[in-house]
Amino acid sequence: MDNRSIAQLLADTADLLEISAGDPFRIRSYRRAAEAVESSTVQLSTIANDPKKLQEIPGIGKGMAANIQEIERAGTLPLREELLLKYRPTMLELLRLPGMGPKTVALLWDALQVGSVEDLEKAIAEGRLEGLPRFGEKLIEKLRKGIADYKERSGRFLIDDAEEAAEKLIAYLKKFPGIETILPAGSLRRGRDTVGDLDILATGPACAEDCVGAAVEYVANYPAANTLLAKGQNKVSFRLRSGLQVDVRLLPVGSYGAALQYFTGSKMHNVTVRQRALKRGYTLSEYALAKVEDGSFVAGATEEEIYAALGLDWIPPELRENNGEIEAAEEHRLPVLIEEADIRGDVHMHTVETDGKNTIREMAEAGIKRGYEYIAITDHSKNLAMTMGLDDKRAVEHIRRIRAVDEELEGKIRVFAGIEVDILADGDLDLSDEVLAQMDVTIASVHSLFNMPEQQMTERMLRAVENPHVKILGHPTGRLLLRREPYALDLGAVLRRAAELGVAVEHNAYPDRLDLCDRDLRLAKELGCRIAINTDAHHTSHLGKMRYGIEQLRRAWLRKEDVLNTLGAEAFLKALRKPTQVKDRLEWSTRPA
DNA sequence: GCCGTTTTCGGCCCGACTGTTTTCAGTCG
Repeated sequence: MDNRSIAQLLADTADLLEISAGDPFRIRSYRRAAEAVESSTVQLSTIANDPKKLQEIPGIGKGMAANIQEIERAGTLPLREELLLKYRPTMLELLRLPGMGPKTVALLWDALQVGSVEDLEKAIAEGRLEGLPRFGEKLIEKLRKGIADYKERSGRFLIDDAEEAAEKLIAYLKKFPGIETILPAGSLRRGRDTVGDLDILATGPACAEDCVGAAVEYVANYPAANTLLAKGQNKVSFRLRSGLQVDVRLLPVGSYGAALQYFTGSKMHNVTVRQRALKRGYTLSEYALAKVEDGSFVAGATEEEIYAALGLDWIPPELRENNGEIEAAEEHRLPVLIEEADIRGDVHMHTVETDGKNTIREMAEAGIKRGYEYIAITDHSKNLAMTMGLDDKRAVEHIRRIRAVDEELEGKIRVFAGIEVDILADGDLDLSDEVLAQMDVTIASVHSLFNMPEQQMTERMLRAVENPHVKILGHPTGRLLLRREPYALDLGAVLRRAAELGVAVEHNAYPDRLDLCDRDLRLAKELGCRIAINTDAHHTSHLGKMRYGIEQLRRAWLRKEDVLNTLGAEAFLKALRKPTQVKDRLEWSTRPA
């Protein structure tokens, strides 16, 4: 079993233990173990028969090593099964609703036998929650709204989960002799932040019409497939254990480009391209571009030849949304989009000093390995008590340690001293000006009171942006994909002011965050904002998660020169806002009482 | 359940906010 699945089982067990009011420290152990497994670079299944090696991983002890061995052997662990006799697996979904914690889930189960989102919805509709302890009008309304949001987003998957699934499947397909080219299509290829299902297109001699049957059988026997949904002439559909639906299509070499074009979409892009084809006397299908009059073949093996036959430059998949890309392709003015390789530094990350998992030195070495010219260490400030955030004194000591590592590395990489300072309720920062003045990179972020009314949140952000020490506004929308909607915020007003003052705006690229969606990024560019893309790494492995964020930038038509950290180290520092006093700083009109 | 250890058990990131209470439990970051 892969690490992620093992981690999931451990995390589920922790949740179930919590519902059953188990020992909080034991629960934490399961959580820690799940995190450790997930972030381990070693494939645990390869060392599962060696308890000593398992226990070398911090957070895995004797008992947890035995659990992992049992998971490898039986596919689950006894404690989880035992708990599931008492509770139901659907109760884990209930925990994902805002306002729902383990105690409430347990209460609902004990009092009303409510054990799933559907049960809860019904119970609310029937008014059965009223009278339960702690269930007042507001909580019930919060849950009602939470259920609506939940239903909207369930069934979608984070892009990196989908991609991980795609990579594994592709590795499996490659083993079949005669399958040569395999690409994911659909929203994954277009770089959408979430995907509904996975489309995989494969081609090669083994996919020729007269012999594709054997390859179809091979795909249908994919070991990770949980339920087979359909098996046709050249298409296989199945669902993975995660619930993700996968469609695999096996296509003859001559049709591959047409199929790739067709299944990549988007729908609106394809409609427009096909209309264009018709105007030119062609018809475009998933099999080929052909002449209308006699159906004779024009193009189909590659996307390039299809677009070329229609008088268009090849269009990067991220742009295929019918947003002017077809006109631009016709006039040879498609932008040269930013690429991952253009990024020369990551300037938002955490260390063991607060809630990161690695030291300054380890983060720096990971940065070197990735080929970065610079990084910035930006741990949390004191208001994030849970992370042991830094107060003034510790922040200064931390700067000293960062500078020491910077020197030790002798120019192999520059390590900038920074902070992710917390924006308090009134828009002030929770560290002193004297300390902030010593930082190379100050990122200001909101971490609390996400449910502020729009005007108040907007003023709070504006005040933070106007603080002369702030150089980057961190994760400005607070969006957590599939978990939390953005704040109520007049983003345009904040971005406009940031642009005026030279404050850069962060696009937080970590895959479950992707803080700014492509529309936000377009807005930022229009308003003249400078953008910094960061992973907000809490672990060395997170530094590698830049790509998904880059795809969002590409979807917003951004080029290299639109992004600040494509600059070299010195130029990057120089380009940051200088701490000058701000005139006509915002007067707070809705400051909270 | 893990860790560190003065090797055998005690400690394990904390504080604010919410909605319900009428002094606090539960959730969240």
